[in-house]
Amino acid sequence: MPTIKEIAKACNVSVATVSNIINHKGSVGDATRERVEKVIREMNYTPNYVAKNLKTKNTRSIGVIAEDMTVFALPDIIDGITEYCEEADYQILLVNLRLYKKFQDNYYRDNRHKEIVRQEFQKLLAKQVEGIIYVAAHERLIDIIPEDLPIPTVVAYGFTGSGKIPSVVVKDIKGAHDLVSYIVSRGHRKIGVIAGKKESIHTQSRLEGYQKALFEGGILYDPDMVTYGDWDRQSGYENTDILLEKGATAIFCMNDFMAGGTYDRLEELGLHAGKDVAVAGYDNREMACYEKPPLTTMALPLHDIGYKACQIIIGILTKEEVELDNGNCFVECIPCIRESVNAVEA
Amino acid sequence: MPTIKEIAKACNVSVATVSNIINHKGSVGDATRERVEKVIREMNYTPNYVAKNLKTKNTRSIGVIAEDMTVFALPDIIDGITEYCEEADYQILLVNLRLYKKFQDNYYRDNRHKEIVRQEFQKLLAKQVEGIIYVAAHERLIDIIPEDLPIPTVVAYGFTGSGKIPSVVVKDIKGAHDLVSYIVSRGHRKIGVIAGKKESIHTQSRLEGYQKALFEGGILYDPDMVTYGDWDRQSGYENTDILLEKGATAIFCMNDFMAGGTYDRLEELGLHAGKDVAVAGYDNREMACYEKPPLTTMALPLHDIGYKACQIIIGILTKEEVELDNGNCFVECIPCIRESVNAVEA
DNA sequence: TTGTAAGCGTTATCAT
DNA sequence: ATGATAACGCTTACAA
Repeated sequence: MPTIKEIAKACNVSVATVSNIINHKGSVGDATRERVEKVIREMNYTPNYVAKNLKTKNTRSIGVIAEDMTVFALPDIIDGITEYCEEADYQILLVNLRLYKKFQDNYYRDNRHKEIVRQEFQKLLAKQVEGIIYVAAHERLIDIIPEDLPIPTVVAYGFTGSGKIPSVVVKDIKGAHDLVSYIVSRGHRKIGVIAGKKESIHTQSRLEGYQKALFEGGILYDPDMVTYGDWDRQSGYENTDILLEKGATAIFCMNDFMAGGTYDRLEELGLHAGKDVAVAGYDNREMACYEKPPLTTMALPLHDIGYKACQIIIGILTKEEVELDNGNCFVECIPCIRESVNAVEA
Repeated sequence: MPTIKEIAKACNVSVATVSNIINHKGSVGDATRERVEKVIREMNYTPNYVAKNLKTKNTRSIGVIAEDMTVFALPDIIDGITEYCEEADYQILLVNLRLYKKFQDNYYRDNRHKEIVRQEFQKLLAKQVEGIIYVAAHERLIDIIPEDLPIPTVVAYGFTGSGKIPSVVVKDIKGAHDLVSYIVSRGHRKIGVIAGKKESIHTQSRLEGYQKALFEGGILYDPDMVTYGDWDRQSGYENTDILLEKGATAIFCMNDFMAGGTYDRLEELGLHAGKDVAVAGYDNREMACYEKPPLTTMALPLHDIGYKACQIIIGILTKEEVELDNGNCFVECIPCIRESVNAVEA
C-alpha cells in the first residue's frame, strides 16, 4: 500500500499538496489536482487512518460493549446503533463480553465481571474511541461503569442511577398501561397478571402500568390478581390456574413465553385463548405471531434504543446535546394487536 | 490523558525506559521499574494505541462486515467470531450493511450493494485492519469480494467460488442425511420433503443429503415426493396435502417455519404430528422447542462458523494456517431429537 | 541499565 | 499555488 509520500513523489509535488487535495483544503491548481487524483486512483492509494488519527486526535469511532450478543434484545439494539453511526459517519469497535456464557444466568451478581468490564473500558480508551455505549442484556441497575472516564458513556437498556451517565430504557409503564387499557376497552374487568421476577425493573414498571390502567378504568386493584413467574413458559402454565380460580377473564403475562405457558394450560382445560379467556404477552418475540391464536403483545423498541443511545453519545461529542429526562431517555413500545384478546360478551 | 513523555519526565527517566517497562522488553533496574510503575498507576496512564499501531504497523484488529445483523443467523456467528478474537487478543471493527432493510429481500440481486461493499472494504483497509470476515445473511455464492485485497479475507456462511477466499459453511448434506437417516431408522419408507426455494444452496445440499439417506436405506427416490416451498410457514401448510395424498408417513421440511405450517395443516385434518405423521424441521429456530409436540430438527452450527472463520483468518495472519477442503471449511450441524418423529407401527 | 534520536504516515503552520 | 518542516505518541536501534 502506497503512502502519501510515494504519491507525492510520483506526482512531483509535496506531501502537503497531496494532503490538501485529499481533504479538499487549501487551494490547489486544477492541473495539479487532476494529475494527483489520477495517480491516486492508479496507485490505488488510501490514506492510512491510524496515522491520520494520531495527528488529528480524533478517530470517529465509538466503542460498543455488549453484555452478551446472543441475548435476543442485543442484535436489534446494535442494529440501531449502527444505523445512527452510518448516518453520522462513525465506526464501531465491538466488544462482546459473553457474560451469559461465562457466568450463567445471574452473572451480574458475580463480582468477577466488574474487573472484566473495567479492563474493556481501558482497552477501548487506549484505542482512542470517542465514546462508549454499554449495552445491557436486560434492564437493571448498571453500576459498574467507571465514573471518571475522560469520554462520554451511555448505557442502553439499563439504568445507571448516576446522574452523570445517561441511560436509554423502555417506557415500560406506558407500554403495560396501554396494553392493559386495551384489554379493559375490550370489556374485561377481571384482569389477572402473571408478572416476571419480583426484583426485576421490568416487573415493577409493568405492574405500575397495569395499576394505572385499572385506575383509569375505574377497576379495583386486587393484589391477589397478580402472580409472579420467572419469565419461563412453565411459570406461565403454572400460574394460570390460580388466576382462573379467581375469576379472571383476561390474563396479562409480562412476557410472551409465559403467555405461551398460559396458552398451554388453557388448551389442556379445553379453553380457548382469545375466545374463552383473553391473553396478552409482552416483548413480541418471534414465536408470538405463530401461536394459535396469534398473540397480542407489546414490541420492545430495541432498534430505537440503540439508535437513541448513539444519538445521545454523538450529540455529546458534537455539542448538540439531546434532551434527557433526568438523565434517562425513555423509548416507547409498539403495540402488536393480534387475536388473543377477545371482546367480553355482554 | 498523560503521554509516555509526561510519565518519563515525572520519573526522570527517558521515554525508552518507560516503553521498555510497559512492554516488558530490554532490561531495567528493579528500582526504576517500581518507580515508573507507581507513577503510571498514579497518573492513570494508558498507552495510546493509535500511536503504537502506527509505529508497529499492526493493529491486532479485524473487520467484520455483516450483511444484516438482525437476521437470525448473524448474532451467533458474530458471537463465535468474538470468542476466538478474545482468545487471540484481537479487536473487532463492526460494519453492519443493513442490506435487508435497505434493499428488501433479494438485495443480493441489486447491484447497488456491490459498490457499498467495495467502499466498506476500502474503509476497513484504511483503518489498517489485518483481516476481514464477511458474514452473509444466508448461504449463497458471494462473488462481490474484491479479489486483490492486500489482507486476508474469509466469508462466513457463504461460498466464494474463488479458490483464493476461504469460506466457512454448513455441512448441509450431512445434516440432512443424518436427519433423514434418523427418520428411516424409525421405520419410515415414504418420506416426503418440503424443500426451500429451488435455487437456494441450502435446498440443493439438503436434497442431496435426503437422497443419500434414502439410498442407504434401500428406498427408491421418488422425485414426486419432493415439493418446493419458499421457507415461509404458509408454504409448509400448502405442500402438506400433496405429500399426504402421495402416502407420506413422514415429512422432512427444510426449515422449522415450514414444519410449523405442516403442523398447522395436520391439526386441521385432525392428524397429530409425531403420532400420525412424522415431521422434522431444520435450523432449530427458537420456536421449534415450543411447538406441540416439540419439533425434531437440525441446529445450525452458527457459533462454530464464526469461530472457525476467525480461526482461519488469524491462522493466515500468524502463518499457522488451518486445513481447508478445497478452500472451504464445512461445519457440522447438531441434531435436536425431540418428539415429532414417531416410530412407524409394524 | 539507561538515554538519544530516527521514524511510522499523516496534518498544519508558515514560508516562498 | 506549492513546499519545507514540525509535530502527533509511540517503538526501537544504537550509543553511552
